Amino acid sequence: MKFSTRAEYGLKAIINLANAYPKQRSISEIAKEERISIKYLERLMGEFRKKNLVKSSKGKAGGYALIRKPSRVAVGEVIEIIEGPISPMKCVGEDCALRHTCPSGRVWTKLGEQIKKTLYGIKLSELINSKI
Amino acid sequence: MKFSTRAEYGLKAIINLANAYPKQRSISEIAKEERISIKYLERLMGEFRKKNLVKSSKGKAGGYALIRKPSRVAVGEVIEIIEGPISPMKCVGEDCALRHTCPSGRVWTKLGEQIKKTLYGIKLSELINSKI
DNA sequence: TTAATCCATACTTAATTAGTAGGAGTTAGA
DNA sequence: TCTAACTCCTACTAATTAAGTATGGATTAA
Repeated sequence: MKFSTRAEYGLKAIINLANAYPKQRSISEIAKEERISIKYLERLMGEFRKKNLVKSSKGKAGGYALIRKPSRVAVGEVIEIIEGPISPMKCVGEDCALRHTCPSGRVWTKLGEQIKKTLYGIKLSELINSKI
Repeated sequence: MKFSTRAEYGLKAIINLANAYPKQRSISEIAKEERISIKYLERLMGEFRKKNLVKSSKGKAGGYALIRKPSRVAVGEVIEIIEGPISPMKCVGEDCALRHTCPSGRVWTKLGEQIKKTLYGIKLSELINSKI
């Protein structure tokens, strides 16, 4: 069971922005500091922008900034933007109308809830230097 | 973030054995009931056997049985046999001597602990019909 | 006008997961 | 003692997903 490295890179980039909040930073700055390829990071930031987690300004002095205060952004949000909804198992087999009868299903449901609880319990402010 | 379907199949097979405990069942019985390919299941059971979660008897009336009581087997054990150690992120980048400084690392560490806590908190006895 | 940036999409490569194949070894029961 | 029903072993293939790259257009501060 692993999260993708996309999630890791995305989280790092967002933490980087959280440290600059409310200022903006360019992709090349973030990419350099976090050692992510510029092109790869561009795509990740595009997803964050579409989900209104960051705002961008175009043109020469452009860049990205976090929209909300770091204390108002949960790690869970960041992860779900990158990885899609958190649910640790895609039901195997055909019709999962058996879902509530299915013993292993109970495990995945419970686990999914715990993971969400954990990830939504951590705010970006806890991961940066100055707490805002 | 997903567990593999291997984990799902493996768990289903073990739950099946837990329901039969302390009796044994053949692979073909389990495979039929849980709708898993016999050959695939053979390999999964091999891993469980090597880790002393189940015992096998060879020959015509052979099969597999759970070694411990269902109430003494945690779901976490089953999962870790199939998927390896639970840790939600393989540290990205070169030298992770930065580990304790790394803000995102803190997330994965905490999350890993929670996942383990959850999965080791669920016993097979909670997933079967008669509690043994 | 130009250089630095964001933005969009298509493509390629690498890695992992899922599933299959074939056969050797074992044993209860006819 | 023969055979059918099993476990056991290892290599292989196919499918899917993740990771990373390439190309170029649109926008805008200086």
